[in-house]
Amino acid sequence: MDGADARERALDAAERLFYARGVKSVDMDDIRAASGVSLKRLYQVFPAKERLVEACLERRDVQWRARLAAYVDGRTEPQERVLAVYDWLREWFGEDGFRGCAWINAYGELGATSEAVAAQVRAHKEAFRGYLGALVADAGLPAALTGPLFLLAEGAMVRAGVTGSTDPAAEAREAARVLLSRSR
Amino acid sequence: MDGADARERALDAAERLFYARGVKSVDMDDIRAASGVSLKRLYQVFPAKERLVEACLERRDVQWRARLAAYVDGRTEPQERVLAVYDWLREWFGEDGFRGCAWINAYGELGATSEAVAAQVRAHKEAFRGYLGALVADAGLPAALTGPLFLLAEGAMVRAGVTGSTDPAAEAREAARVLLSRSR
DNA sequence: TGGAGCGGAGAACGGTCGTTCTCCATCTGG
DNA sequence: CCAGATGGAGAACGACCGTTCTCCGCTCCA
Repeated sequence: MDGADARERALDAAERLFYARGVKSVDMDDIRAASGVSLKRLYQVFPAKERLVEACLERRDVQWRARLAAYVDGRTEPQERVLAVYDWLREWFGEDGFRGCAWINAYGELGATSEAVAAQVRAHKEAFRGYLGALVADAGLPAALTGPLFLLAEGAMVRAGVTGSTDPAAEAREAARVLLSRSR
Repeated sequence: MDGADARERALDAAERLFYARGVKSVDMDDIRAASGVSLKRLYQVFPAKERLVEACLERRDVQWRARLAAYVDGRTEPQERVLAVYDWLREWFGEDGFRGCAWINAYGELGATSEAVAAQVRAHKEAFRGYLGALVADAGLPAALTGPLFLLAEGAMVRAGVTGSTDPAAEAREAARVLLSRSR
C-alpha cells in the first residue's frame, strides 16, 4: 500500500464514519480500524484530524456535484434539466444510510468552531447554487428563480434528513414546477 | 438563589453558549462561569449535561414558537398571516448572534448519537409545520401548500445561517406569495 | 452560643482521544 | 548474510472534560 492508496482508503473510511456518526464521535483509531491504515501512516498523510475532515468535505463536494451533474445530463430539455435536480435529490434521499446533507450537518457541528469548515460549507452551497443558476439561465428563465429553487432544495435536504423520508424531494419538485410555469 | 432561579440562570447561560459555540465545545465549567450557578447546584438540577441540553431545546422550542405566533397575531388578513411567517424569519435572521436554526444545528451535531435530541428536533419541526398548516387552512388555501411553504422556510434558515444574510427570508416570502397567488 | 446542615469553590477522579513514541518484524542493497 | 531503512502494532503522553468529592464558611434555630 503506497501513500496515495492509503490516502484514498483513509478518506473512504473517514467520510463514511464522519457522515454516519458525526465528526467528534469518531476517533482516529476508529478510522485506523475501518481503513486498515496505521496511525503512523494516517498522520503522515493528514498531519491532524482537522486536515482529514477538510479533505473529506473537499472530495465529497467534487463527487456530489459530479453525480448531480451526471444525472441532470441525462435530460436534454432545458426546463426538465432544472426539475431533474429534485429527481436526483429523491434518489439521494433514498440511499442507504442517508442522514441529511453532510455540509449542513458539518456546519451544525463544526461551523462555530472551525472557520475552515464554515468556509467549505459556504463554498459548497455557493457552487450548488451556481449550478442551479446556470440551469435556470440555460432554460431562459429569470435569474430571480434561482433563489427560491435553491431554498426548496435546501429545505428538502433538511426535512429528508430529519424525517428519513424521500417525500420532500417530490414536494420541492412540484413547487419548483409551479414556480417555473408561473414564469413563462 | 433558590432551585428554580438556578435552573433559569443555568438554562439562560447554557442556551446562549450552546447556540453560539455548539454543545460539545461548551463544558460544564463554562456554564458555571457564565451562569454563576455552582457545579454542585447545576448537577442537582440537571443530573447530566445531556439533560441540560434537552431542557434548553425544550424551553427554546416553546419560546421560539410563541414569538412567531405573537408576530403573526399582529396580522388579521388570513393570507397575510401566512406571509408574516417569512417577515418574522427576517427579523430573527437579523438578530445579533444569529447562527442558523438551533434545531438543525443540534441535529447535525448530536442527531446521530442522541436519539433524545433527534426526537426533539423532529418534534419541533413537526410543530412548526403544523402551525404553518393551520395558517394555510385558516386562509382557505389547499393543504398541499403547507409542504412547499415549510421547505422554503427551512431552506431560508439554512442559507441565512450559513451566509449571515437576511435576504433568504425575503426570497422565501416572495416565492411563497407566488405559490399562494397561484392557488387562488 | 453552638452545632448541624446548606452551599460554594475548586481539587480530584476516571475516561476519552489526538498525537507521538517504542519496539519489533520485514524488507533491501551489497 | 548483514546493516540500515521502512512500516505496523500498540503503548504512552498530555490535554480535556463530565462528574464527584472535600473542605470550609455561613446561616439558622434551639
